[in-house]
Amino acid sequence: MSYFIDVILPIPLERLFTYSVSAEEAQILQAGMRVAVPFGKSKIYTALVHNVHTTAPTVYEAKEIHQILEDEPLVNTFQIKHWEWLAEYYMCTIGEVFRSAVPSAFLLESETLILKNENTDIKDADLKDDEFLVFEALEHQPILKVHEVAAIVERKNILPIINRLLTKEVILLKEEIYAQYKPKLVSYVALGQAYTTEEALEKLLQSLTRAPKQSQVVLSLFQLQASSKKPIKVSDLVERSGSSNTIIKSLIKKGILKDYKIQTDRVSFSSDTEKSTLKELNEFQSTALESIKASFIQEKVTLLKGVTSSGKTEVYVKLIKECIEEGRQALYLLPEIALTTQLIGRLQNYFGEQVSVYHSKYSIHERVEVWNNVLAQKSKAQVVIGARSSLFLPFSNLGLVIIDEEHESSFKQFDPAPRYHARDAAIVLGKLHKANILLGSATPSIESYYNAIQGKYGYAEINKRFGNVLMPEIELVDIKEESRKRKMKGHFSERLLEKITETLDLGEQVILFQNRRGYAPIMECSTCGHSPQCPNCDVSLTYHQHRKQLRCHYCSYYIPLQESCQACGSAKLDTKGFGTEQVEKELQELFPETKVGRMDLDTTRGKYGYEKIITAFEQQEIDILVGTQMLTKGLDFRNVSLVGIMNADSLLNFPDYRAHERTFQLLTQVAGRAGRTKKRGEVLIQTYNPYHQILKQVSVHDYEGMYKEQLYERRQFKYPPLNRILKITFKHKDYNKLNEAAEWFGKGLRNVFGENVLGPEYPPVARIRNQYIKHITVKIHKEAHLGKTKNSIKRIEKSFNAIAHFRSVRVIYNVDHI
DNA sequence: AGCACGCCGACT
DNA sequence: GTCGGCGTGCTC
Repeated sequence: MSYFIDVILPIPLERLFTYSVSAEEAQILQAGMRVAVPFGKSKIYTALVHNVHTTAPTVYEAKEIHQILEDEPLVNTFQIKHWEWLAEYYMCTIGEVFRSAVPSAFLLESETLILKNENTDIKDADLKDDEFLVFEALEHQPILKVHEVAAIVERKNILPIINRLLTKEVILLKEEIYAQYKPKLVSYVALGQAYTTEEALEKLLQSLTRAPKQSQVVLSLFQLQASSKKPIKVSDLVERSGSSNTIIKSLIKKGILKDYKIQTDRVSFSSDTEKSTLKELNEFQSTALESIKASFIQEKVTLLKGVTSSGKTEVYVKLIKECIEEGRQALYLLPEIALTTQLIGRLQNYFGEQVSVYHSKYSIHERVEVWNNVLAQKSKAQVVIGARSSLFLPFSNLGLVIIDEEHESSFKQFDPAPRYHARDAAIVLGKLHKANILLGSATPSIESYYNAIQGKYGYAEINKRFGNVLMPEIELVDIKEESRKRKMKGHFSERLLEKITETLDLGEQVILFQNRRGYAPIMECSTCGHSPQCPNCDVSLTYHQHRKQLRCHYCSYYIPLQESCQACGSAKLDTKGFGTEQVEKELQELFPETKVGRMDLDTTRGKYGYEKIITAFEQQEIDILVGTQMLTKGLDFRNVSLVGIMNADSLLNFPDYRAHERTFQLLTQVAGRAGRTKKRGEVLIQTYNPYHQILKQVSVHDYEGMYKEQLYERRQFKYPPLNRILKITFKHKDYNKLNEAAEWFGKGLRNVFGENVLGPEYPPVARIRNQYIKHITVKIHKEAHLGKTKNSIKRIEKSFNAIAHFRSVRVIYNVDHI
């Protein structure tokens, strides 16, 4: 009997691939294990076993696998089911899901190594110049990597050279895969065996009188050992004795000290603080908790709508606690920007070491460790708090899924496939595990609120802020009027300046929100109107003052700041629009005595980027904090009593059916940063459009009104939640080819879906990195059979790809595009 | 996706 | 003449 396995490869191909295995291997192999397999002419990929069987393929001969990489499955059956759903729903391959679901350290590809062939005699004369260069390099370094060869011969395409060398038997090739993950080892020291008695130690110290540094080390070690029974880290000893690693090494050499290594977890939590006891819930929180539980009994996904700072987190904590007491795992999903140290710290205070964190700022090593901890169901990973990718962790016994800030559009993955919505994917995952699922938000998405109203979801709400703090008072400032009367100072209205002064005088802090980073989006010549463009993308370059550069936000192109207009030579250059950087600068001029901080993508790079700024603001080293979106989530500042929104119009004028919903959510969330303690906070919204319906609704906290109006519009124009949106993107570097291809596809779609097809049309930025872009939107009725719909689209794609001319046009599907 | 193979224009 | 561009086809 011969045995075979079907495997998932991490590439965008629809099919599974079949490899042959021996009977012994078939015994060991299980679905979810990793194997290394040869693929194509020369590559080795990491594949995942899908199933083991004995049906030989008929039309080709299955290759043998290269190696089994695991004793135990890395991925469980819940996950594979979940991945299949994702691939099907989001119209991508399971290989693409595989690729993005597991930490990259688990997906090793081979690297071709070039070795010297010792068994042949070569004469230099037989080799051409570049071949000789490689040959010579191999004399110095026995193993070369492909990119190293490329560097040696200074060429990109080195395959011909390699092939020639191979036929001349100068070199050998070897495919190697590396283990990227290495357990972290910490070095410890102890006194050598011979010196454990007091006498021996004394003698030793005497013998070291002429080596004061060394004796200091020994003394320090002795003290450390006396003060704690725990093993002593080399790093601690270095610090305590004020010496260096070299001194310790020489002591180890002499046998006075001995060293040893212990494997440690990178993702451990230093628990100095006592676990705090759970806070008592107030009456509103308790009521909400009861309704949530009641709805869980009916196995309903439940939406919790709680106004900003109403204490939703405490409710979550109660649920998590009950979940882990039942011995089940809990997943707490948050948008990336809300995963702050503040919040993580709070949860760790409640659950101590049972909390693991998982998000994009974690290194691949840390991710592997969290993965393994969840896989082994270790208690330190009972509760996982993380960004969207944490829903791919190998949970085997999930009892609770919380999706906080449920309305956040950043839960939808944009660029590489799978383009999934973490909220929806998490709901499906939760259902697979029969877990309780809770969505939380102060400003639920229209979709979720609709589901709650329809009774599809359970519903609970908290309408009072914690400690009965009043909702902030929101005031709209008409800057059209003010700028007409020339009362604006830079981008500040008189009213806003007055309020800022007042707040600072009281020793309280201010947050200013401007949803754009950089200094100014556009630099424009005031003589001829020309503004510098990116050569690779259809956008104007953005002015960044601190670096004196004009930069493109889509590709990495930049040029130094221009002194004069490139088109007409005029030196009168002006800026249009403004970003956080400019707000910061104006503030420094208006309030020279005040410390101003800025929080945006540019100032929060690096792992501890956020943390520094947040801590500085918390400790009131900063009085005014200027920032983008980032400010809106999960931050809790006690002393902020004023929030200013520099310009609400830039949000409202977004060309997208969600602009109004999003503006409402964003403004409400930012406003929620004001007055989190006793005092009532104040919010000033500057706008050219104070009579705009959405702004009015924000100012009176009228979520219901906003919802009803939006739902009406969505129904009129066939948008979610009543319809599904599928966006198809076409990309190609040839403008004409793209147009033709998109038109052809659009026609095919219109034959099936009629007027539910919009486009093809150019997006606001129609060219990025020299690729032209067009979109087609298909509106699919909620009740329509999704599988059938997708099949007809795939059929159109098939005939599209049959046209050779179109084949090079990239087609990208985005289901439930936001 | 990646990669090899094959065909065609532009330069050491 | 070779180098490197790109279209085409295939991967168990």
